[in-house]
Amino acid sequence: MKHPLKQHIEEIIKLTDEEFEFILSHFETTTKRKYQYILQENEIADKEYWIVKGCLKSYFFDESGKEHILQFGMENWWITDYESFIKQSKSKINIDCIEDCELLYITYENREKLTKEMHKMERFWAKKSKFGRIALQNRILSLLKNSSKERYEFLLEQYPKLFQRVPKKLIASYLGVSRETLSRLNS
Amino acid sequence: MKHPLKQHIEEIIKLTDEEFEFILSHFETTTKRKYQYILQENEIADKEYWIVKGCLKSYFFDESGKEHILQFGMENWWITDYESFIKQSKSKINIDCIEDCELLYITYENREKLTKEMHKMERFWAKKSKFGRIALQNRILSLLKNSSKERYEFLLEQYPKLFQRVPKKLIASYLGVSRETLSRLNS
DNA sequence: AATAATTTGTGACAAATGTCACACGTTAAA
DNA sequence: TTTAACGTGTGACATTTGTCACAAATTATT
Repeated sequence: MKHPLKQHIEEIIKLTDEEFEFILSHFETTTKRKYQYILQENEIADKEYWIVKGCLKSYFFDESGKEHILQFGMENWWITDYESFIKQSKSKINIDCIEDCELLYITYENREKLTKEMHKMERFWAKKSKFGRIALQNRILSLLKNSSKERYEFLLEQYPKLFQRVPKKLIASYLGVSRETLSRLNS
Repeated sequence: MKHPLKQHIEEIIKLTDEEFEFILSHFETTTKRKYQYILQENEIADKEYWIVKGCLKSYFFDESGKEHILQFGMENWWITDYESFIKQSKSKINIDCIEDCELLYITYENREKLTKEMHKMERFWAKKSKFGRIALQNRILSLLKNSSKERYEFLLEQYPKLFQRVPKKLIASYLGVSRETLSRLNS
């Protein structure tokens, strides 16, 4: 059976088995329990994770101590604090596990190395960065244009699985509304 | 005197004069008057613009016909509909001039060509894409975390020039509040 | 200079959303 | 099994924000 990461990369760039083995040799495996973090505020994100199994959240706190969710992560998604990872600067966010997780990760150094060693991966990451940027642009469009009810319905439509896996108060936090408001959106 | 675009690119990657001339040969110059558009909804963004002089806005309309500003553009900034440009798909947004503008642009084809011909430019655009993504991530963080007053003050601090150049109702639209609300933020 | 269009501020009110409080059911831990 | 912690819904009320209306000031046009 094809390795799920190979399948994922091949959505963008075709690889020989040897090439994939070479790529994979730059990654490590780890498992984490529910509630364990993989990144905490003020640390430098020195790893980018690829989620084999499980569910995570990246989030931060405002001055009043309220939690805001920036991103969820599920199977076949990448997760890290992108800003901290790219700039190797202190992270403003936390990432931790909502479920027990099985993760692959690549360190910053290995990613730099792999980018230089293998032009295909430079192109892969460039494309991933472009699409990530487009996704963020669309999220901003949606935050400006759509009501919370529309954003809720859109998320439900796009990621129905998410609603069976994570508590609604986290969904509310992702959408930028209070949990009470989210709870009343159905009526 | 050094060409301002050379100066701009050299913030990321050093260039010889020959290299820069080669890059510049892939660009064209154009001027536009206030109110003229450079991209309209449903067109495909086939050019990326670099602003030599002037001020532009990229924006879209919601169902009720309200205008929302996605981005402003000023001297030394790039502007296009990034999603449409990258995917060569129909644009959801409009871009037009708030002032008379002097613009450089590169077509999609030329950018692809230049990326392949010159590895430095592949790296330049990859980096630009990364930093663009980081900026968008921070805008989302701010939309989730900060009140409209805080977002206003932050924008004022970051781009004081903007407030002398564009009407406040456009600022309001960028911030995601009504112009009346923005007007009352000072009190 | 006169006129029109645009920008901006403000009052009055409605609508949306947040906050606090509480109840109840589910899940996790002792 | 019992207890505690968590998740969820809902009422009451405060706060924020939007909408509509209008007037004054500024800018553009003839």
